[in-house]
Order: sequence, then C-alpha cells, then structure tokens
Amino acid sequence: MKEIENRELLQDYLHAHQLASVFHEPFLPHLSLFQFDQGELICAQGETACHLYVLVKGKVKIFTTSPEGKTLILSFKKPLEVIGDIEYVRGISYLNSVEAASSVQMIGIHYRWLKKYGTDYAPLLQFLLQIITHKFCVKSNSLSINLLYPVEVRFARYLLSVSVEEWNPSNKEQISTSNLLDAANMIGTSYRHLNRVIQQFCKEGLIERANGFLLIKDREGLAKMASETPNE
Amino acid sequence: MKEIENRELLQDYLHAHQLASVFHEPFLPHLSLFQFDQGELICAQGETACHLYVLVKGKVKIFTTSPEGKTLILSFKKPLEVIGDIEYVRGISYLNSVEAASSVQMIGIHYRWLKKYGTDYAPLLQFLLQIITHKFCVKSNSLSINLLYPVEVRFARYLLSVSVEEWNPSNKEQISTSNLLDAANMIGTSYRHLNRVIQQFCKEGLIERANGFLLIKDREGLAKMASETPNE
DNA sequence: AAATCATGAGGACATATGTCCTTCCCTATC
DNA sequence: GATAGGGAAGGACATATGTCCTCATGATTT
Repeated sequence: MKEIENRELLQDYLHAHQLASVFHEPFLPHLSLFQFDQGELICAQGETACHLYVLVKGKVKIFTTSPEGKTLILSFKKPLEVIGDIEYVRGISYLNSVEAASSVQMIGIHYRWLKKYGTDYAPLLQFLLQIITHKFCVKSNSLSINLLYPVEVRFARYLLSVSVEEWNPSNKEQISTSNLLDAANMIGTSYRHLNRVIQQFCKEGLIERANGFLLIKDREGLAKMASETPNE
Repeated sequence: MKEIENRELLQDYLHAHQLASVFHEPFLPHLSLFQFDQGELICAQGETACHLYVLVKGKVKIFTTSPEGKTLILSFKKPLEVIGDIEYVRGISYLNSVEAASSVQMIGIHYRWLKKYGTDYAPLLQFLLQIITHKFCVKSNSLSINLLYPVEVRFARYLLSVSVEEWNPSNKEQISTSNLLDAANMIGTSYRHLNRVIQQFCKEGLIERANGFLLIKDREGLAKMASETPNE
C-alpha cells in the first residue's frame, strides 16, 4: 500500500462517483487516496477496523476463512464499492478479508473523522444505507441461490457474470482457468467437483475448454440453466 | 390483521424498545399498532411495499419462495425487529414473505411519512443502519455456514438456537417435531434427509425422539458439533 | 368396530459432492 | 535432449443429499 498524494485525482474520483455531497467539506482534509498492488491484502478478517475505504479503481476479492482454514470467496467487487462500512456502523473488527485482485485505488478515511463529522450528517448516512442495503440484497440472493440450487446452476451464473465483466475486445467470452480454484471457492464447492461440472458443460456444448481458457459457446443455454428450474 | 387503537400501549412499546428518539414527534400521528393472528400473512414476496413494520410482540417467520415453488425459511424473528426497512431504503417490493408464527403485534408506519419526516432525520437513519447492518451480519454468517458445513452441523446449530428460544419451565429442552419441515426448509435440506440426521443424532446419544418431540440429551455434544470442524 | 384418511417415519435408489491419489503435460534446469 | 518439479485434469471411491414410495400409527368417519 502506498498513498498517492494527488488531491486533484482524488477530487476527480469524488465527482465521478457523485460523492462530493457524501464527503462534505469537513471530511476533505482527512481523505487519502491509496494504491494497492495486485495480490496485496487490503484488510484481514478479525483485524481491528479503523478505515472506511471507497473502491474507485480496480477489482478486489472478498473472502472469509473458516476456523478450519477453508476459504470461501464471497465476491469480487468493482467501483463503486465500500469496504469497512458495516464494521464502522457496528464498531466491530473486519468480518472478511479483502485482497486486491488487480492494481487498486481506494479512498480512505479514518473512522474517527467519520464519527466526528458524519454521525449526524444525513447524506453520509443515506449513502451508507444505500450501499449496505445493496450489499444485503446481493448477499440475500446469494444465500437463497446457494441453498436452493445445485453447483451446476451456480456455476452457470458465475460464468455469465464473469464473462460479462471480463468482456473486452481481445478476449471475448474467454475465461482463464487459472481462476478455477477461485470459482470453486466462490460457489462453495471443491475444485474437483467444479471440473466435473465443466466436463458436463463441455459435453452439452455450453462451453469449450482450450489451453487454459474456458470459452462460452452457448450463452442462451447457460442463461436458461441459470434462471430456470434444474429439471427443465 | 386488525388495528389496535391504544395509544398508551403503543407508547409503552416505543419506550420499552428505546424507540422514542427514533420515531420523533412528527411521526407519532402516523404510527399505528397492528395485531396479526398466528398463521396470518403479514407481507408477501413481490408485493409493493408501503409500510415499515416494527415487531414489538410475538414471533414471525421469514421465508422466500423460488420460481419453482420451493420454500426456504430464512429466519424466525422476535422483537425488536423491523420489516420493510431494506425495501424502504431501496424503493423495491418485498424481498421475502413474512408470516405471524404466533400472535403478533407490530407498529406500522407508511413510507410516505418516513420519507416526509425521516429522510434527513439522523436518529432514524442511524436506527436503520443499526438494524440493517445487524441483519447483514446474521445473513453473512448464515451464508458462510451453509456453504462451508454439512446439514449435520447446521442442524446442530438450529437445535441449539430453538431450544434456547423455546425454553420455558414446562417443556425444557423439548422441541416439537411438528416444526421439522420448517427446520428442514430453514437449513436448506429435505425433510427426508433431516430425518436421517435425527436418526444419527439419536444413535450418538445427542438427542432423543419421543412422541412428537425431540429432547436434547447432550447439549455440549451438539455445541461441539456446531462449532468445530466436522471431522473432529 | 370397520373403513378411511392424515401424518410422520423410514427404505430403496439415484444423484450430487468431497477426498485422495494418479496421470499427463509443460517448463526450467542441467 | 534428459530429468525433475509443478500444476492442471481426471479416475476411483466414499459420503451427503434428494426423490419417490411404502409402512405404521393414530384420528376421524361411517
């Protein structure tokens, strides 16, 4: 982590994400812009939380580790996203670990200033409510899907979501298999089983596997599997 | 549902739960106290949400229904709990259905008054933040546990939680089996499989099954299974 | 009392998923 | 070019879980 001393860039980010009204004048002197390298740990589960971070550039991976050491990836997040919001409101230590999945820039502010200038400042509170309720909806949805549907369906959803995200002119519809372990942890299954499902998808002509990449062949087929009942 | 026209009782509830500062003066004329009978539907998934409810007495069951008609019970809630908070903040229709699991009393207020008198009222916003972040933590925990642990562990946790709740002098440690289907839906498994796990627990001497009730024999054993790795 | 019905428990089998280990291919190093 | 090392893919087997159906039991009706 290093701090980027560039107030203009910081201001640009604030405006780009309509945060100017959320972080009003008293906050400004206490906002910092941080840079994290890919793979760097941004915060660790269980650690005392003291900064609220706003992700403004790059991608982060959010994961939790069970007492036995199993890793469960909860999500990948892109801007605009906030880290440490729940922890701030509840005054608890970090619930999950966050790692930079690419080079990442975040705006950070110490809880002490949030408390001092933000406790009664409605725009900030409203902003937090929006962010947190959104997180809640995503998580709620994720819980229901994981309990109601088999790995097959969950993986179809995963493929659709990452293929849109990774979409760019050079590698249309390609997904690197180097992330398969991540994918498995994300949908709460084992690497082995994920491979089985991939094999099955290949047989059904939904995807193709080629030297380190997955290629989506039948987006509609995946969408159908993802949204409909497993049996039809 | 019927309205209870008793301002004093309403005030009592507000004070009992330290809500007097949350629902300040402009709200008061628009607060109503409602009563729901056991089994009555309080709100239905997908329905347009227009009231915020505060559960002040009784127990409610929160559940979701998948497009295929499968039911997943998300939780049972007791006071103090709020229904329709997320929906209010996001302006969306009800995410889940809520049913009265006992005779229930709730304070209700129409969104229009919340908007009119609450959008900039920090105590209300802070209250919502507290409630919602708490919900988030519970759900987050629940998601992790469901993805990381088998039914065995989840059911042990379920038993411990309901046995504490239902604890009362007459039926110590007894759990009616009439709720087994609910229990199965709650931990995201089938009734059949739950029965298998119950059988296994009986063999291991953790619980006993007798004419319509489950009896907890070895609370420590359950606690151990619930909190430790499945293999030790 | 016989017949019927509702409900809870459990058997049989299929499928989903986890664990461990082997195989294969690529690459770095000598 | 030979060899060792590492990672990815897949085989074999065990376990977890779902679905469908049967059976027993007690309540309700005739």
